[in-house]
Amino acid sequence: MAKEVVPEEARRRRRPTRQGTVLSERLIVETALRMVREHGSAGLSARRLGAALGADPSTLYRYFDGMDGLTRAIGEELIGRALAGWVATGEWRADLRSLGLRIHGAYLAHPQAALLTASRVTGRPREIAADEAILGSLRGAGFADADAVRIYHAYIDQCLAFAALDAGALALTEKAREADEEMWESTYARLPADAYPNIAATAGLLAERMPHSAYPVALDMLLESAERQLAAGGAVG
Amino acid sequence: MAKEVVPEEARRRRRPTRQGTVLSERLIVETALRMVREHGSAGLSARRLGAALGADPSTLYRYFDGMDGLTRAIGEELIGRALAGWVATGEWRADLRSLGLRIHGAYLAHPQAALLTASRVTGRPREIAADEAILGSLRGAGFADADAVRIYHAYIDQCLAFAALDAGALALTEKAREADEEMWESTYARLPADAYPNIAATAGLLAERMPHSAYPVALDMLLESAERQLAAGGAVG
DNA sequence: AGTTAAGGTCAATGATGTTGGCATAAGGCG
DNA sequence: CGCCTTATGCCAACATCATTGACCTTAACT
Repeated sequence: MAKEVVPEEARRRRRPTRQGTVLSERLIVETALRMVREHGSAGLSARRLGAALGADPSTLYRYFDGMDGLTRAIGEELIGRALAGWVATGEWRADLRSLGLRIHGAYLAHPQAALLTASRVTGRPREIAADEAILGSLRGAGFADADAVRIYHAYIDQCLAFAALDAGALALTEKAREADEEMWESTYARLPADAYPNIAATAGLLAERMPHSAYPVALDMLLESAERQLAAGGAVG
Repeated sequence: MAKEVVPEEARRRRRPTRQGTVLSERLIVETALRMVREHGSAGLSARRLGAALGADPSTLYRYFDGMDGLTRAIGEELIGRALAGWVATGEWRADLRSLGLRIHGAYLAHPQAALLTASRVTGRPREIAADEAILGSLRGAGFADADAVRIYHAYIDQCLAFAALDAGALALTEKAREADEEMWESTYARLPADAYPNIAATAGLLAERMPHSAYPVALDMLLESAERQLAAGGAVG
């Protein structure tokens, strides 16, 4: 087997698959993204991806150095999509809100890749552009540098952290996710009210709320606190 | 094969393994935690865990309904360690602050396991105890049920999300982590001030702040927002 | 002491990622 | 236009994974 993967731009011969499709790195990544979105991350395997492409699983190793390389390629694609189309209005709080939801949403659209990339600092152009925009919003709003940096840090890490957490939930097997969601009805809703008065009193609200992401609420709370600090005219935390 | 797992407290016969060890749920979980810490989360498999315990892999199915159940038990153990020794003072904001830092810290002590379990709902006793305590603090402080549940959700998910994010950073190889940290000095600190004025103006602050966890700041902001909502006497977000 | 079934073991199943060897056709070159 | 090289797709095999059903041993209760 070839030790080295041929880089995409050096690829000259394009031989069609037995079933007729002509492979390319781009086609493979896009097919993988579609599979992950449609069948959950557990649905992505070399064999199934090969089947979807009409190619033998081992053929993928001509394009990526294993499933890990493939997942990294998917992550790169994700970052590119996250910021496309976002424009700042000048209203700092609204801007930061929409940007946060946008990044969070882009990651959640592809949970598997989100899990792998959320806790890395890439230092790539688009990530830098996002950081500059966030810091610009905060400093433009009137925050002192130290406060802007502190809030920026909490803001971006909160966004990525929730993306990773929620992606983790989505990335579970179908069975495991159902088990988690049912837990709120099967277990929590049936706890004795004398031993667990607070859970018992709120069981219905919990079952309704917990299966959804808490990120929008947490984001609003963070932004509200920031706005209050700004109004108070000084550092707080 | 037995369809049902015998709950730990109903276990009467304790038959030693061929190699002589006497199994228990606790022993299995602790062994698994040790394996994860020593060999990374990828090093945990039914076969290897069985070997480490001196038992057949299939024996684990007498104690857990699959690897999924084992994962939940590990998460439960982590929460239990966080909760051990924590006592409520009655000051809701201080209590929630110390509890959050405690849970976050307990997960970070086992980064690989944190990654594995942070996004799972275990529904086991000690997790339930934590949830009851948090809800109790909020309702006791005077929040209406709907507000208490909303804030509880944001609070616990933010805690686990940051735990997973920070654990992800810790779980990186030494080299990868250093690369990430140096990024703030090598890349961000050298960006041209005309194209990236906001990053350039705060480069020093960023390099100093970014390598540390933003969780304490985010936690304080969340609690501050909650307190303000309480003072305002009504729902906000 | 006798009986029962809990709990450990064996063997088998059908997934998974990954690799070495082989065959075939793409495309450069004469 | 036709030959040759070799890139690239395919096949079969391997090691590992979780999980299950049948078995058997022995602990604990009567």
